[in-house]
Amino acid sequence: MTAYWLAKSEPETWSWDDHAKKGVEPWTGVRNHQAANNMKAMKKGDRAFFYHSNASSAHGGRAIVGIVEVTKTYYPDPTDKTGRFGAVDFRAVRALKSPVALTTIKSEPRLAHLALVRQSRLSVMPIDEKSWALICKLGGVAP
DNA sequence: GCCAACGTTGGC
DNA sequence: GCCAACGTTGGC
Repeated sequence: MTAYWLAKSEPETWSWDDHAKKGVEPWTGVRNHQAANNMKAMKKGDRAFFYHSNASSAHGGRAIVGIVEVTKTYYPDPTDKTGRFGAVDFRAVRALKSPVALTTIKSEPRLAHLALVRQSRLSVMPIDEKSWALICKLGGVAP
């Protein structure tokens, strides 16, 4: 059973283009237990949306821009000196044909329940299958 | 640049 | 163990 997720990154720090160029890259720097617990629950082959947070219009604004796949499950984050938090590895799968903006998600009643809308500070969150399919459709790609 | 939400820290 | 102060995230 594949599960679905959403992970945020500030494009000024790490953008979708950076990830697509790199291929596989560790997802480090999460310092929130709720987000870390979500990463802990990820299995190999799970999919996640790559979301640009805090993005200026130069980067296309706040939007879901791509899809990644879990290639390595939760392990201690080498960038965390306290040893409390972990990381996973993501492989870039594909870019959305058209990015799905936060404003679009907020204006879609079927997506109003997403943590992306309700809990703006959470950086890694689960996405239910129906929402995954709908966002893929809005983004112009197959689920 | 501002500020709401919310997590963390430290005094008691 | 409570809670005020403070720091950070991220939308606007």
